[in-house]
Amino acid sequence: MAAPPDPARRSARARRSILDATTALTAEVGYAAVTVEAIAARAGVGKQTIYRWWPSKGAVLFDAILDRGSDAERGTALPDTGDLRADLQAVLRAVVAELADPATDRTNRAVTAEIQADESLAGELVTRLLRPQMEATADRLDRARQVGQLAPDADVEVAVELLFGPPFHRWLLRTGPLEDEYADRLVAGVLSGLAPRAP
Amino acid sequence: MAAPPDPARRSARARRSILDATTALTAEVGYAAVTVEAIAARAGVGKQTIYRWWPSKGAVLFDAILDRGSDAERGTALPDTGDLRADLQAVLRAVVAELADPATDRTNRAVTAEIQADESLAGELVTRLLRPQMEATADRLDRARQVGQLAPDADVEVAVELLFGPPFHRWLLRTGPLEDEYADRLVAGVLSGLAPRAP
Amino acid sequence: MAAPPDPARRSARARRSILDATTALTAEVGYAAVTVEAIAARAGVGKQTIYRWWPSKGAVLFDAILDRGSDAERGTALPDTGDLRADLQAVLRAVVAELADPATDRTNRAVTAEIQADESLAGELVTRLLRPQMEATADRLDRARQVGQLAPDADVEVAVELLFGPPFHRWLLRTGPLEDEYADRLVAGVLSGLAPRAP
Amino acid sequence: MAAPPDPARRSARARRSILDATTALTAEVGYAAVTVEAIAARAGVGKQTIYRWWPSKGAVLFDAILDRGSDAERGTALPDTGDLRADLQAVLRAVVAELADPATDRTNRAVTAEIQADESLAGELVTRLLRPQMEATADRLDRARQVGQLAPDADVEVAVELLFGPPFHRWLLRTGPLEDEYADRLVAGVLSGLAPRAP
DNA sequence: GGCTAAGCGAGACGGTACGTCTTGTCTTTAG
DNA sequence: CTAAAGACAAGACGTACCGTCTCGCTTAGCC
Repeated sequence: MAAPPDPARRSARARRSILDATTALTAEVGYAAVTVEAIAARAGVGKQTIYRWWPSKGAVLFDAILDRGSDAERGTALPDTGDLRADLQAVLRAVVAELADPATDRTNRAVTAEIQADESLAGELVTRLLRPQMEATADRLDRARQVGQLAPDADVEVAVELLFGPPFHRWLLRTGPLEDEYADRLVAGVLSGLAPRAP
Repeated sequence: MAAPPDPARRSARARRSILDATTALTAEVGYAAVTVEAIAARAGVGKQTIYRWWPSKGAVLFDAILDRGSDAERGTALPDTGDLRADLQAVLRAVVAELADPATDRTNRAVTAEIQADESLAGELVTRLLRPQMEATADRLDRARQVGQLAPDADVEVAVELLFGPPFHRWLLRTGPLEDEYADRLVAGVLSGLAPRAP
Repeated sequence: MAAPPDPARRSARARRSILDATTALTAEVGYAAVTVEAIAARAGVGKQTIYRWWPSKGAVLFDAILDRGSDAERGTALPDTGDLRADLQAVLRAVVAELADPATDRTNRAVTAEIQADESLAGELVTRLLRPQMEATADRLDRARQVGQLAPDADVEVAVELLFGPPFHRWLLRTGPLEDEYADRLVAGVLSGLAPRAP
Repeated sequence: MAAPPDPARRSARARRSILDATTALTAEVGYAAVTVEAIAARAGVGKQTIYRWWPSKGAVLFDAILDRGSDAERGTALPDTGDLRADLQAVLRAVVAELADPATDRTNRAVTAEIQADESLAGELVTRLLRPQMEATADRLDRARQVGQLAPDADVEVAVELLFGPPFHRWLLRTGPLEDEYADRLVAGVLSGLAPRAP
């Protein structure tokens, strides 16, 4: 019954201004206070043009995030200077800096909240933005193991989560500051473990 | 002008049925679909009785969570069997089980989403529920260090986040299953670290 | 089931301050904007004290009116100076003045509106305040007929309404000014009629 | 800030069903018990559609009345059979019948009550419905005077009020029955006056 | 002169309706 | 013939009052 719109005829200008308006409004008043009407008004677009292409306000925000993150996707390959500790610190410092950035904080929190209620959004976000980064990190760790910089039986999958989980936890629950020094401590903790070294 | 209500005259019955109705409705239809009107109707209570004592729907849900968690608060002391690995596994398994429990999943996600938009709620949740658990774990690690089961320079604060961050990350982003075996791998990873052992 | 309260123990102070508060509030903000809560607050009285003695806001206003009108009730006997025209002019001028008085206008309109929706209030108002005045006027007309100042077949009942109906009509519908000159014209119109006199 | 709606885009269907629902509900349960929500529900209309075009419940009722009276407005020209008494009786009988009609009684009382609290509504009601009828009657009386059926100095303005005031007074205060015989007595009283005729 | 039953001030309660706001659809209009 | 503009049906929001219901606290008047 509902004829799906023809993507070929979609107005690029409208799409751009909708995504921009969404990002701007979210940063200004917070996601909860953003309305579809406000987005349409700011974008100079009819409401129907939004509803024609997105199923919900959350999906628009989500697209705005992905759109912004498109560049980042390309830079997913980790540096490999040969110095594992330095490379991991570089990654973690970047993660911590992204989370600490006030310019994107509200948007990041909003999209994190949003994906709790929409599993498919969660899936896409993870696939498009998070997974590449985690896999790149896993690759770097694998390479380190091959050259003997890691224990042969190191659990790489868990190691990646040990690196990314804590800053995310700290950011979401606001349990502590997010700084370079914190990133470095995490790397140190993951590399050395807690158990005492043999003498 | 706005006379604050007298807590001494608050109806315990109304409070109970509101919290119960909130929990039940959230589990049934999901937090986003819960309305204050529905809570009031389910609880057999006037809307004003909700608005008299809570500023928002989120605050009610939050109280319902805290109320449920009150018992848990008491059991914050970690087991100390002398076997550090076993004790940490017990804690992590409990955390993983709580997050994996379908009965509370929606409520937990809703409250996590809610505290992203309300810093004060976040603070209280952390103080009342999370911090005690994390500090109990830190205490257990400190004791382990004193008896030589940990490296003397182990970073206990980071270690706690290495334990709790990953399951939370996995749960929120749905990047993997939450099972006992996962808890055990985390404990193993944290204890041993990635670096190769001296022979 | 509901034990009726004991009038003997009724607080005269509370009754007085409730009626006064009602009159004052009605004059200030208009009857529609008066609430029982506001009356109670202004009177320094519990809401229940109002509901104990009156069934509704309208009944309170009504009592306030009657209370004020008690004095007027006594002066219902018309003057009888022997000059019918002058006597009727005196009555009509008083009626017109009462309706034109800005101090009581809002209250009078409110009670008139109120009795449209409550037939029993209407009955009591008419019995206590209007009927006495109309009957006194009818009596004066009867006396005039007996002394030959009126046609022997004059319809006294209708005559009374011809006198009181027009100013009331003009007041309620705001179709014209209410002044002494208007009262005199009415008396003249009623006395002479429209038909041409025999030469 | 508040953009006034564009009347050109107003839905005729919605307007009609709102007015109809208002009339029906008022007749059924009485004006005081009518709520805007009930009107919207009955009319199959969103509440906002009512608030977009009317400022209050009273204004809606008022429009419903005017809407109903629109036909009547056209028939304002009085009959002129040459027989003044008969013509006036016809008018008064119609007025009395309208007031006595149980089908419209509640609505008429409600709108009369409503205009007590809103002077502008009163003005419009008078202008649209009452004034035309009164002026038509005044015209008829003027014509009668020109042909010598009235005293040359008859006060026509007052005469009109002598005719319309009494039935309205009787209706509002419920002081007597409203029947044809009453209309005829009023006409007789107004035409002949009270004063004795010269022999 | 103490006891006790009622009225009292106060205000929380279960409700209802308010008038506003937002959603997602449908309709009109101007380019 | 498309898309902006925006009216529409629906319904949740948070507020204001309603009329009822406890609370302690006077305050009689009967023992």
